[in-house]
Amino acid sequence: MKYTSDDFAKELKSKNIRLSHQRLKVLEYLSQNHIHPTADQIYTSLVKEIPTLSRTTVYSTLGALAEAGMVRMINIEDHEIRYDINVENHGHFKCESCGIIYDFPVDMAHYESEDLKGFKIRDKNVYFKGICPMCLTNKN
Amino acid sequence: MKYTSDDFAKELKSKNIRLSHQRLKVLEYLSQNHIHPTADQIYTSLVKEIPTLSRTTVYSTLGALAEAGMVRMINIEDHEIRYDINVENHGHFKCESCGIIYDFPVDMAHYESEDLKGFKIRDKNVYFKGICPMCLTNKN
DNA sequence: AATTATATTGTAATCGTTACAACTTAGAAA
DNA sequence: TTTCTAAGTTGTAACGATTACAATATAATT
Repeated sequence: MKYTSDDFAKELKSKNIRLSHQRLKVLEYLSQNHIHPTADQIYTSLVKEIPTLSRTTVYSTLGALAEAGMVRMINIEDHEIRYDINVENHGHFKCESCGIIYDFPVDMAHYESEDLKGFKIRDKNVYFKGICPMCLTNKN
Repeated sequence: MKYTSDDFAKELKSKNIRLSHQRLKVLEYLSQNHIHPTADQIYTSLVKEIPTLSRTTVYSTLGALAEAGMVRMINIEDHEIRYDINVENHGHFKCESCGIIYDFPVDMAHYESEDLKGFKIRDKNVYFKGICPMCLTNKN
């Protein structure tokens, strides 16, 4: 669990990513809002505190953090990337009614396929789609 | 294995999708080119035989076929949808060097999590990213 | 405090996909 | 076979998330 700006600052330093107010705020947002937000959601929320914030900054920050392995990019729909500060292996379930993305545990190690011998695997993803219990009971 | 136009025609009929030259050609293309193509790849190839073909038709056809469960949409990158006529459960490995998408067997049943009790699952996806053996030996 | 490499900003461009209206066709009914 | 109509196709324009780029500002080192 990472909470303080100090922890983030140290982690950025160890990854050779320069410290900036914007980057800390993006990390803070992700650690406090486990909603798998889009870049735009992050921008819209942060611009209230940082009126000069630019969308481009949010995108480049997320790109840098993803490359450093501090955040994970989630591709479920083709028209939007979602971001997750939890980079441990886990699956995502996206409700097609309300759009909420739920986490669920997945043991990725079990899925090392024999057929991928010789492949260098950098990233593993599991996602399901369907309807969540809340929407099922609401008959949406 | 589905090969003949006749088979496709029957399957379309059973799914209450109206038969058209364009739809048959899209199905034919997908069954003969297991390369997980983009809509644009399909368009570019088919427009040679059907000069009047429109991109919109390719998109709407693929949308209809996906809804009917005859093709699967693959979201790995946010900027493109790829299409697969193999709707059986299997995983995809995308090589980040050459872009080729490989299939590999996956027992999706194992991914059934206790934590998803109460969720109605409609679609399961597993994809990995990395470098394929061919690109590894070519030092790309 | 000066320096310099890097980050931020705002605007414009990109590009896969979708919306829409006119035209055409598939398939059913007569 | 001919007619009819709902549905499919086409082309153009719009959309929207993301990226490119150049000017400005900032972090961190000297």
